[in-house]
Amino acid sequence: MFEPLSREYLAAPEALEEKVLENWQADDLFAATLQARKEADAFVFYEGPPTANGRPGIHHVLARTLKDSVCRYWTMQGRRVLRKAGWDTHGLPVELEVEKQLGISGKPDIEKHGIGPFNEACRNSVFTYKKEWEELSQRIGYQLDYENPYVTFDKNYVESVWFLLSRFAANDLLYRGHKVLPWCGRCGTGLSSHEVSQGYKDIDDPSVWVSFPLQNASGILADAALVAWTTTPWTLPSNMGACVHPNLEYAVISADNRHFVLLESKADSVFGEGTWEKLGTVQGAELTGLSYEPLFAFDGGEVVHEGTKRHVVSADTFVSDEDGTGIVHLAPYGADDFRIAQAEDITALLAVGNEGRFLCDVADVKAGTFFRDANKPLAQDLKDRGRLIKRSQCNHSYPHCWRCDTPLLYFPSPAWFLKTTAYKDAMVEENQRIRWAPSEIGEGRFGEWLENNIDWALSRDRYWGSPLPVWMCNADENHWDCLGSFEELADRVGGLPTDFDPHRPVVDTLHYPCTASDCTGTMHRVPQVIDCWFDSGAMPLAQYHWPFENQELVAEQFPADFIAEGLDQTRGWFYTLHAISVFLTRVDKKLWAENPDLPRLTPGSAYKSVLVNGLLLDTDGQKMSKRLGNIVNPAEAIGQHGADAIRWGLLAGGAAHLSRRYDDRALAEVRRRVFGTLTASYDFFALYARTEGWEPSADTISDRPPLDRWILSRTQATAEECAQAWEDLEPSHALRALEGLIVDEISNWYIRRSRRRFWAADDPVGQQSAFTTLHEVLSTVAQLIAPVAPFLADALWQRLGHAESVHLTRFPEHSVWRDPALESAMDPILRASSLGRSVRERVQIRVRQPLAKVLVHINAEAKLVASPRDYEATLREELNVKEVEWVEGTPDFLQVRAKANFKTLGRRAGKDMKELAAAIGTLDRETLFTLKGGGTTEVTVGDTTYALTGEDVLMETLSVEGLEAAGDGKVTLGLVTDITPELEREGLAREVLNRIQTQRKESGLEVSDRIRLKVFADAPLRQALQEHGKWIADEVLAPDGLDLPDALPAWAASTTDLPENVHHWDLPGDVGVKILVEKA
RNA sequence: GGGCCAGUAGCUCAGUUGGUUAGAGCGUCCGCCUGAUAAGCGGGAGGUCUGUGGUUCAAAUCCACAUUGGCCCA
Repeated sequence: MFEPLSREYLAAPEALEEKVLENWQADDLFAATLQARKEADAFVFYEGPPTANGRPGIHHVLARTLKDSVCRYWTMQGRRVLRKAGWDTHGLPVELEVEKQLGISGKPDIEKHGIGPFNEACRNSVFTYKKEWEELSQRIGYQLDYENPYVTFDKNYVESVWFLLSRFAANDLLYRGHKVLPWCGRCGTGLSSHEVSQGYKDIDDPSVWVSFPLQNASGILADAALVAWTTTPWTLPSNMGACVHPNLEYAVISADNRHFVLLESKADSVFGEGTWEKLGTVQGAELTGLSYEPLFAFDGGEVVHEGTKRHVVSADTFVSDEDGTGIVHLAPYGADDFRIAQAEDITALLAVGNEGRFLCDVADVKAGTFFRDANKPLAQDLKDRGRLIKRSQCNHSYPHCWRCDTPLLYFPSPAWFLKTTAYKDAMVEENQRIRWAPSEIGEGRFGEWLENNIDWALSRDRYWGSPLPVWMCNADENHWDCLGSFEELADRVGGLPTDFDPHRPVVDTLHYPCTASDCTGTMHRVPQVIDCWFDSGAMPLAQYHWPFENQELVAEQFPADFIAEGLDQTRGWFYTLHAISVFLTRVDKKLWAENPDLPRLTPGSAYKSVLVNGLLLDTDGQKMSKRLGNIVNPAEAIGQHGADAIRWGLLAGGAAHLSRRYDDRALAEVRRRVFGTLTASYDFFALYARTEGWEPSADTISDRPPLDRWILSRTQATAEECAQAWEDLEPSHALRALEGLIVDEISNWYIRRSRRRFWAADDPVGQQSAFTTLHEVLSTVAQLIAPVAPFLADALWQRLGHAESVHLTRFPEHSVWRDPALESAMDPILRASSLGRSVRERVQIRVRQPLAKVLVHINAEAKLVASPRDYEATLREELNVKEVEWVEGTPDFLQVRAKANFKTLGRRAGKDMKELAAAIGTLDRETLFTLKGGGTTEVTVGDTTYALTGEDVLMETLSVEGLEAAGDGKVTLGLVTDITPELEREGLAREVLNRIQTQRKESGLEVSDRIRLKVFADAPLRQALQEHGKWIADEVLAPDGLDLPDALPAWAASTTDLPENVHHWDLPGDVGVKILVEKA
């Protein structure tokens, strides 16, 4: 029992941690904690599924540590915390990775390769890094059930996703529409914003200003034409409207004998300075509803939105006054344009199709022309017809396809939407019930996002994803079904293939006759797959194949008490979880009405609290990226510092939501300062427990000294702070409190001031109390650090002699230890110690030199319940004084100062406060004492007289006349610095004692070894040693006493060439001494 | 362009509802202790709390604007 820990741990944290890990795995600790809490209340946690097609980085260690620590805390609070691992397996990143592996690129390549083999490759690639993730997670102590993870491509998972989607459809919240996407006409595919950002290039484009002559306008606008600007003349045939800003003021001008409307500030650049004349102004809002002459007349094209209007003016705030003319030409090739068309019911017609080519002849442009090649002829045509006002070239950066380098167009592509805007209010309301840490994200970032909610574009024109379970009739596109289970599909198609897997392409081969009456069409699945964010958002239900299985379990495990992810998930997982759950539990009333046996899920969001963590930057505050080469390899970091130090360092390094830096130096400091101090404290305890043969016993110690009760109280206070911090989702607060307890209170104060008691054979009761107390304190600390430093906690716990793992214990709660009065009484002692050392420093008297007396005065304001006098012995030893004199009242030799109490006076005094404070500062001693004695006084400032009571004035004591003194306002201390010959001799004796101990240590003696001791000294020292020899001998374990020979040997004159085991020392005051220390 | 966050000592960060002298660690200077010893401790020095304006008797804290950086979304 009580083997040392410090050296072993600090030298190689990794080795110790791996040993601990092996034990956990051998005992299946995670299963054991769950087993022990089988009947306990659940604390529900959802694991946000990582994408398993990339290596885990150090930032994942941060997120996983946060999750793990909170879950461990609640487990220690006795809750049953299931932690099902999960993997996000679908989506574009997987496809791109596989394309690279297969050496193909783009949709045509994939289809040539075959969707079947392609998807098979995707499925296999997903787990390339799974093992690495699992190993890292385990190595950092992230407790998670890896045996039964949820996997989003699993057929059961997909079936749950289908079910959820069918519920949206059943509530008429699934609809077909168009989504404007960056689009490559050659590849025939939409691109994600990430892909687009990889392909910007500078190219030249025409820049044209065209006119829209108003029709049926009156007044100043009669015969005027709007001026619009574009760099994409190819979109002009598809022009469907013009848009202005409702609140901008537009000028009506005359130029070239015609009238135009545009922003006045832009007229010079379009028409040239001095060539135009302002006729008047008009508000944007006044232009709305007017119609104008279309730019082109042609037949054909594709209608993508059937509306009641065309070529009209509308107003919207997206119009800016910076570029162009303040009047925007609307065509379906823009997201804002498309949105306005839908809102204003404007018909949207495409002249350019999804291959990037014209669908019909327009002016001189033939059908089939590539869109950019039409710019010139169209501009020429407009010029010929007088509709082109100005033309120039502009060079700008334009997105290109990263695969084939073709310029992209924005294209309204058919897509399926979830009508989330229909229940936006419910989402906003439920968001207010979520506890966000930090709260600003819930109100701000997430709240804003919900307020500006737009319908969820759900479909993706891709291959590797949950297939959209919509079957559509080939005769009438208005006939479509959204299927909600494999059984339903089997019923329709007359049975499913054996080992049915719902992925493409097999699912695409399943057809059935249209069920609409009088329709002879066939139902085919639509080609799209589902946005993989829907997969992950469905996780609370789909992870348990709900509602097909586990109905009761899901009812218990919904919603989550806690989730935690990075800030980047605000509009990702945090949103999709919320959107799906609010819909299912609040909007879908039919489901619950029609299925009374289905256990009800608590209405609301999918999570009650969420801890958001910020970015992890490198040491210089730079974002970690492969390009910069500043990625921290987690395995290397763990090898260097150990997982616990990294966990601690990452969590302590600032508020969780702030971006913080990964700093090797900070981690090294955690190891040294926190873990080093803790393990050294344990080693101190263990050393003397072994030496003295101490063992823990069940006996209670009835009468512990105040210092022991103090540290117990502080430990319990810290436990309470930690519990509060975990419940507030503020891990760094818990760690700060623990660091203070470990470093300042246990090590630097309690142990430092208690050391002697551990070997004090003359006080067995005190010794027993010291051992028991420190054992209890260290055990409690092991439990308190367990959520964050699980390895060290367990190693420490077990070395302290506890049988089972610390992780099976309950979070410490020893309310009987708590004694706030005792705690506050220590404060003046700590202050007095600090002041005393400060004075000694100033007067240059080292601590080893005993002094006769210290005077201590504690400000009456402190109003202490318990008396600091309980700690008098502690203070005496700390300051090395013979006597502490507690000064009562406020004797004349104390200098006092009055200060205004701003809190009580501020409101009363108002503007006079400043002067009043100054006046109070000058109050004399006598008045002060009157006040403090319960009397009152009056102070006049300006015209107002203020009646003051003792409460309004704070009295500080500053120094002591006639003594070397110091004060901090609350405690004043005066040191009697006269050194009598007697004290001087004791000081010298202490110097000798110190040298002997040093010699002991240098000779490699154990602390309990007995020694033989001989001291060779001259006259002045001899007297000191004769007086204190017995005491010295006792202290240094010299059973034969201190041998002080009268006659000095010949070598005593030299300081070199000394016999073995003899050292020469120079003591203060030019005193030399030679000491022999050898093992007895 | 919109939203959110941050800017405090040379560095990394605390700072509770506005209140008296803005704290800690690292680094630096000086010193000390040691029956925890390849550790440890104390005492100094070091701050226009990003800037400007405002509210207030009183602002690091509340408000506005600006500025720098970060993230998300356009």
